[in-house]
Amino acid sequence: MQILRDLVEEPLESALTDIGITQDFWRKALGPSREKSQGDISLPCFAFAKQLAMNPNDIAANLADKIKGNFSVEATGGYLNFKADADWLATQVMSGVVKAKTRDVLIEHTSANPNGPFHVGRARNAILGDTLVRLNRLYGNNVKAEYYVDDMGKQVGVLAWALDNLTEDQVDEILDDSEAVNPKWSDKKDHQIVRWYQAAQQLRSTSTDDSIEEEIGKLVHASEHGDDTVLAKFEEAYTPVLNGMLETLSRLGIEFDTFTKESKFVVDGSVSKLMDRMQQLEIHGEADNGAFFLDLGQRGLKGKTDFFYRRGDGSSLYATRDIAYHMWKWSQCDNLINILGEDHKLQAKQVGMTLQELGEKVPEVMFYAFIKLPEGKMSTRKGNVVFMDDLLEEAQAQAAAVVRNLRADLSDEEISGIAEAVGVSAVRYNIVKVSPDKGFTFRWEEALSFEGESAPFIMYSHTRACSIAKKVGRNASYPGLGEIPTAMFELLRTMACFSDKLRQSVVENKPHVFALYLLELATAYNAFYRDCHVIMDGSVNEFNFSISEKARSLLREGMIGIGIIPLETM
RNA sequence: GGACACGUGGCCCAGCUGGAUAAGGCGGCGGCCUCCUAAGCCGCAGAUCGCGGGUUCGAAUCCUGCCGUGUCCGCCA
Repeated sequence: MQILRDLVEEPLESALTDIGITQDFWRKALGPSREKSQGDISLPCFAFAKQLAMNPNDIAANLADKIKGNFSVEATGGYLNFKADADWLATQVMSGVVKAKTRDVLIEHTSANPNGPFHVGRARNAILGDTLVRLNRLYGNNVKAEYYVDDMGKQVGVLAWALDNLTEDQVDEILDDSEAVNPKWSDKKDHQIVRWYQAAQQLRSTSTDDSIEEEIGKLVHASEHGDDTVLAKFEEAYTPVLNGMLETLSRLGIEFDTFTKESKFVVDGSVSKLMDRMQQLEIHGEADNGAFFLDLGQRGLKGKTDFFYRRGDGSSLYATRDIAYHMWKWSQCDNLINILGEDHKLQAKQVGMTLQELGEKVPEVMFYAFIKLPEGKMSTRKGNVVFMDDLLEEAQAQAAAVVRNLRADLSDEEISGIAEAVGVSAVRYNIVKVSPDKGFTFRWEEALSFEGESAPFIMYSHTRACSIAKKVGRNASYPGLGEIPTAMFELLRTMACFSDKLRQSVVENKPHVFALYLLELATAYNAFYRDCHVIMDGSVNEFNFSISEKARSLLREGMIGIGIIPLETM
């Protein structure tokens, strides 16, 4: 609770000076209380014991006597506990918070190869990335959400070749219906066209005909040298697929501000300029066939230390283009964040070290572990996969069943609208609430849970507040302080941490911190709702109403920040 | 084999820039709708914080060894 900390630091500092502590390290020790019942922030006094030759409890007691303010101070078990006064807290919370100063942040996320529909594994990137975008915006930053389109290289090459060379019948024959499209998505281009890609992949792995490989190789080679015609052909091949993928993301509430094509940096010459510069670096090396690399071992990289950035034929590699891309990205913003799967850790390290070697800044990277299924790794080929489109349909259907059951008064259309919002929010929240570095096993029953630690739990608290507001039928006007029962006090304490949690979440790139905080806020609101009625015997308690309204607006802002749709009724 | 993550009650998960009785949720058991939406609320049971060492006044948190899981170790993307 930063606002309390700001209040406490000065008197605390002078009290510490009084007893002979002049070093500054107490500032680090002072932190949020672990026992919330004891206080909001605490100072453990154990570290002073030796220096003062006193026991920690006496030190704390001693300090407690010297400090006064709009808070209680108590010494317990060697801790000095500060707890904000209810009245002061209410005044602070009602007066609102100051937004942080704006920075230009570019967040690159998703950037999936445009070769097939999203499955829930690929979607972890999009959901985490978009949440970070939203949280940064809520924090006050000026954010650009960027999608890097992989429009060259082998994957698109295979897709383009297949669309040019295989008929629908041939595709059907090759795939032998082993991976039939869900009829529901038969008109959706990503589901449709991915079959050409899959058929081509199968053909490549089984065919003894070298000409296919040669043709694809030629295309890839041309694209990597910036051949306009081939790049145009590629674009024609992947665009409908990408659009299908974006449609899915859009249903999840995920949109992008800019799309940047990988080929841009080959075509505009920045990649070849970059390779020239890299060649001048101290740690540059050359292989027998003329390929270039950097010896990152000289800069402390362990394991495989040669980082190849140019092939023997002079063409660039994916990572090289990525470096050029990063240099361009830095020209767009003050702060750069990438969302990457843990499989990219080495690559990101190499890119980062090279950027450093070139005198460029290194981006922040948020890595996430893969999502797997209870049956094991997700694999389209083995049919062990859950498509996001299917998950969203199922979420909507199950949510609709719940709403229908609970709200007999609603029309089918209303039910469907609520169910869509509930389903999408639940799916997002299920992923965003866990720490990104944690391995994640997708389970239907967890993704579709609408109780407990879930989006609908938060949404429900919010609709309660909305329902009260609707019933009162006018805006709240803060009447000044009123009675503050325990449940309201606890709600105020939770609300007072909104900006702390938001800041932490943004500064540390940890969406789950804020996601879990919203759960606390909703829980605190539920207790307030239970104990502090706004409408009693037909008359409105203005103080309670204004607190409820404040909580409603924080819930709403927070939900938007985390990607939960703030329904007003459900 | 090497590098990097992760390992917390039956299940999921927070805490990990060292600090108080390890916080939630699911599942289980028992309560609460003449009272602003019960997708809610209250209570009970359930934890050798993977295992062994070390540092420290103090270790889930730091160091180290081992075990388990995941990822990477392409002149692929």
